[in-house]
Amino acid sequence: MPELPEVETIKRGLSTKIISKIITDVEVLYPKSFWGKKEVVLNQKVLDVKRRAKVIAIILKNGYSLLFHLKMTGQLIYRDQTSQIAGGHPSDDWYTDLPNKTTAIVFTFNDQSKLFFNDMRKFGWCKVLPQKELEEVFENDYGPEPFSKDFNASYLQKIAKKTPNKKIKQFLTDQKNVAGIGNIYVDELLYDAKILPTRKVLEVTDIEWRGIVESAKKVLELGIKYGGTTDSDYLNVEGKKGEMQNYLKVYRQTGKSCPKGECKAKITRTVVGGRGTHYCPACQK
DNA sequence: CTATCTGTTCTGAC
DNA sequence: TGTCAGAACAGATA
Repeated sequence: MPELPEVETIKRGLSTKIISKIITDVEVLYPKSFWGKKEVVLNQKVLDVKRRAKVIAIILKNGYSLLFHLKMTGQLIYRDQTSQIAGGHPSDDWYTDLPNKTTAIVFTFNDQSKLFFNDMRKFGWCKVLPQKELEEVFENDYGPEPFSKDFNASYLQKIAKKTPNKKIKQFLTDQKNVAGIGNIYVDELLYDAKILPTRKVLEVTDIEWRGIVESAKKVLELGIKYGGTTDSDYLNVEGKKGEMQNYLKVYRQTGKSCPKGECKAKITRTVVGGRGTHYCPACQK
């Protein structure tokens, strides 16, 4: 799925579009993607849109919420009459006519605007959850948000002791350790922090943990600034691509010269924990 | 055509 | 309990 910057971009976009609207219809085109009863959310007003880690919650007036996980290829795309007319098909930013064959769920609001949940690979889901369960998921399933005070060197050092032999890349992409970091941004932040993805967490020093915290914030902030990374499937709420892929330093840059230039090394690809992993063999130790 | 890749995460085997 | 392959699925790419 999209990672934290992509999900945050969607969350911000959705907030401006659907807060205070009422859900008047829910069409489930792919039942395996929708968990729960749609009657519960019908005729409910949207009070808020929240993000935690890589999930998005639409909070409804009756206390229930719609929780989305986009996994690898999920999309949440909003359309209304104005956007349709203004957009037409002026550029390839407009994904396609909706719904399309990847559309799993269509929400309609009281002003006839629509929210499409698309998911080519069908890994993602939308769950109807009562408030209490949503709170439990938010509290129990995920570690601290990278932009919170709880995400700091001493915290990381403490939990690293539980899995001393884990590789730093796998450690940082474990959502229970830190929320929202995935395969793109972990490669980017480790390059920024000059640490090899294969380093065991036991061997990471205090100074390096501090560097990891700083680099994580820096890289994720940049991702949000550029509206996320579009490799193939990610689109924001308005159906537009992100720009962060133009600023990636190592992810999918295999064979290119290290952007720092001085080391003359080439970005190398390996596999760590079953995931494609990109790094500079000279700069990262 | 075959093999391998892909932004995620859960499960079951060892 | 830790680690790892495989699964859920649908493509694109070499």
